[in-house]
Formats: sequence, structure tokens, C-alpha cells
Amino acid sequence: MPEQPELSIWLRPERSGRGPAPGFDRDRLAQAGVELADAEGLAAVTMRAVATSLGSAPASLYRYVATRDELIELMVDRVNAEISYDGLGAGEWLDELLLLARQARGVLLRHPWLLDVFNGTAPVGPHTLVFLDRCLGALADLSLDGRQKLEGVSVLMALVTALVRAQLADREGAEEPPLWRRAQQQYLAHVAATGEHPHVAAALLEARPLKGSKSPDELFDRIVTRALRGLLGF
Amino acid sequence: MPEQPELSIWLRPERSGRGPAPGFDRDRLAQAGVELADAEGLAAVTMRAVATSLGSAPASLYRYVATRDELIELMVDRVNAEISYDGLGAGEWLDELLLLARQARGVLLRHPWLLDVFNGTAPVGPHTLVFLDRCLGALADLSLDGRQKLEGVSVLMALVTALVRAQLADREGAEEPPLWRRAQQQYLAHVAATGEHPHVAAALLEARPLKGSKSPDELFDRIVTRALRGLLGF
DNA sequence: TACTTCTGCGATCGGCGTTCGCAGTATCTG
DNA sequence: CAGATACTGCGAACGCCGATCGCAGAAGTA
Repeated sequence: MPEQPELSIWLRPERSGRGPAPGFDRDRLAQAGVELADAEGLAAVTMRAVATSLGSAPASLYRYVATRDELIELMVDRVNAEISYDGLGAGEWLDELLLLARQARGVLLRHPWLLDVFNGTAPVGPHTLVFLDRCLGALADLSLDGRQKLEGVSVLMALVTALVRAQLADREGAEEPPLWRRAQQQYLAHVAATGEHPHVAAALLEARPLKGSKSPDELFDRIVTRALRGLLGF
Repeated sequence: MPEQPELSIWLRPERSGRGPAPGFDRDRLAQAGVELADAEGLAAVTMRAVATSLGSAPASLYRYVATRDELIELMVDRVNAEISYDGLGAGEWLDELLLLARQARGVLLRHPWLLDVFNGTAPVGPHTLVFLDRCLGALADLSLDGRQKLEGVSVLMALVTALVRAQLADREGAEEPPLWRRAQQQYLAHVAATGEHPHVAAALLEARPLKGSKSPDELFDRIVTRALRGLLGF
């Protein structure tokens, strides 16, 4: 029994026909994880919590997944399945990329816990690959080598996540901040009052009142368009 | 005893004169954490490990820091103290920002574990604030409101971290990958072989051989410059 | 001297990811 | 049909983690 475990979950067969029928499957597992993360954040996605929400026991999950990180891989790929590719293939490369960026933004806004995952290297599953292929396809006619295209896409995704982060930070102003964020805002307020760092103080003051100057959607489109144009020659 | 604990560590006094002299201080604590993280990654920064490396006991650390996250805040701010502001204030806003971006890149390359921290919202300490103030100062003459400037800086930082991530992923090709990354590369290789996702396959193939086309430094400068020019009007 | 306020820290708690081994069940083989 | 095989769920436990409590002792104050 070689028991070769160093294999991506996407290359491992889900079932091999023998034995009793499993109580659920990878996708149901991913669904439970996503529901938990959507409701209470990524930290709430515990093996025990997921098992409970499936009416199972913690140890059972390891029949479907080798580690918790693999469960999160499943979750990430599951939400990437939400991406729609309607209306693609008809425009200039920049318009194509903008459409794809909008879709990615939608996923991030619906599942903010993705921001906590994208830290290390983002996991790549089947649905993520479809998205990546579309992005690279949009750049096909440009005279860039593979490395440059990959970098371009990763920069684009970084841009999208940064913008989503900013938007979510704004949105959180209305609700109750998570208490550790209060401390940081308090510190920033203190610093603004001391008079050092005048540019920070000015920026914070200016940023407050202006709320509905432009819709976040328009802003997103404008920034992404400009950055891409500057980045990839025009 | 109100015991108000919801205060940023930067607003809490480090000492209040009474009692026996502490065995170390916040900065020594941060130093120990940084050394551990540099050597073995962020996950190795355990309260127990840090305490051991200080010749102390885990519970003692809580005399200096309220939580592990605060320890990491100290670490982040400590490495931000490495940033040099020499040669600033003499150029156009774009040149200024490029200098600042280069400094930030240097910090990230020297302390890759920062990539694991910047997930949530990046903590802001005194040294981070100095850096932020400089960035905003570089944008002072541009006709943007505070929110736009802040967004510009956060987008810039996202860009920098994305580029550093790409460079580190490259560098890791020569060494031994962390074993879970092997699985992902294996999966990518498999997918490239199946023929679906042709753009991904092509990009991966093209990316391999081209190594020393341009130095990473030049590439960094070029990409950041272009993105900034496109982003902030010109 | 008496009191206050800090210090280091042993002991411990609850929670986590993960492993082991067993009992039970479905399929395959002959 | 009978035996082997390969899976299933999962109770119990391990080791590690962040964090808390409370006490003994030291430094400063009055």
C-alpha cells in the first residue's frame, strides 16, 4: 500500500465503487463550508462545525478531504462556479477583461471570506482554471509572453481584491466594527489629532463626508480600465 | 478597575513606573517574533516559541501584549522601520511613489511572511503611518479627494505585494517546494496535458524557458510606473 | 513600615486539526 | 453463495495552540 497522499484533491478520484455509500460528497461538504463562512467568517469553518452542520462527526470529514486546507480549496472552487461567461468573446481585450473582473468582484463581494484565503497563493481548482483560461484568452492577441500574461492576470486580481477590500471597509462603517478594528480607528483618530502625519489627517478628514459622489460600480470600472490600459500598453 | 482593554497597543503606555523592572520590552518581543518568522514562517511564531526564544514562559508575554495578533502588529511595524526615505521630496509624484514602492518591495522580499499578514486589513503602526504619510504626500498636488488618494495607495500596495508574490513563486522553483505546492503544480501540469484550457497550457509552456530576459528589478519598476500612470491620470 | 502596583509564571482551560483503530456494510471474485 | 476486499462512519484520543487565573515576590510610594 503506497498510500501516495501528495496528490492534489482534483486528481484524486472521489469514489472507487466499493464499500457502503457515503453519506454525502465533496460538493455537499464544500456547500456546508461556504454557508458557514458566509454566515460567520472563515474562522467559523471548523472541522467540527462543518461536521455538525452535516449531521456527522469530525473524523468522518477526513474520508472526503485530507486536510482543512483542502476543504477550503473545495470551497474556493465552488464559489468560482458562480462566475458567468455570458457576453464574452465579442469585444476588445480590455472589455473582456473588465467583464471578467466584474464577475470576480461579484464573487468576492458575495463571499468576503475569500479575502482571508487569497493571502498565501490562491488555490487553483477546475472552475478557477476556467476563469484563468478566459483571462489569458482575452490577452491572446497581445504580444506578451506567457509569464507576462500570467503576471498581468495576477496583478489584475490583486487590484480587484484591493478594491473590494476598500468597499467592504466602507460598508462596515455603518454596522458595528469587529472591536479590534475599533482600536485601529481610535488610533488613527488620535494620530490625526496630534498634527504629525498631516497628509494622513487630511486624507481621513476629506474621506468622511464624500459618500455618494459616484457609485462603487462606476468607480470600479473606471479604476480597473485605467490600470489595465496603463499596464498592458494600449 | 475599568480595565479598558479595547485600546490599540500604540495608545497603551508600555510601562507605568511601578513594580519590578520587566525582563524585556515590546521591541525585544517584536525582534524575537521577526527572527522566528524570517527563519520558519509566520506559523512558527507561537507564543510558546517566542517565549522560549526569550528565555521566558508563555504566560509572561501577556504582560507586554494582549493577544498574538498584537504581537504580529509589533512585528509588522518593526520591519516597516527598515524603510529609508533618502532621496525623497525632490521629484515628480510618480518618481516619489516609485521610490516608496521599491522600499516596500524590499521589506516584503526580506520578510516574506508579511504576505501572510496582509490578508485581512493590514495593521497600521507608527512606522507604517510614516510610510503612508509619505505616499499621500507624494499625491498632495494631484486633484484627488482623500478617499481617492487612500484608494490609490492601497491599490499600489496590492500591486507591490502581487509582484513580490510572483517573484517569490519563481524563486521557489529552484528550491524544494513546500510539498502542498507540489500537488498544485502537478495538477496544473495534468491540466496542461489534457488540452482543455489551451491558453493556460500555452502560458505555462512559454513561461518556463524565459528566465533572464529582464531583471526583476527593471520589471518591477516598469510595471509599477505604467500602472500608476494609467491609474492616476498623467 | 505598610501598602500599592507591578512582575514572572506554573497550572490549567477550552478548542483546534488530525490520527488510530474498530465495527459495520457494500461490492467484487470465484 | 461464501469469502475476501475495500470502503464507510466515528468514538476516543493526541499534541499543540491561544489565552486565563491566581499567587509569590520585587520595586516603588507614603
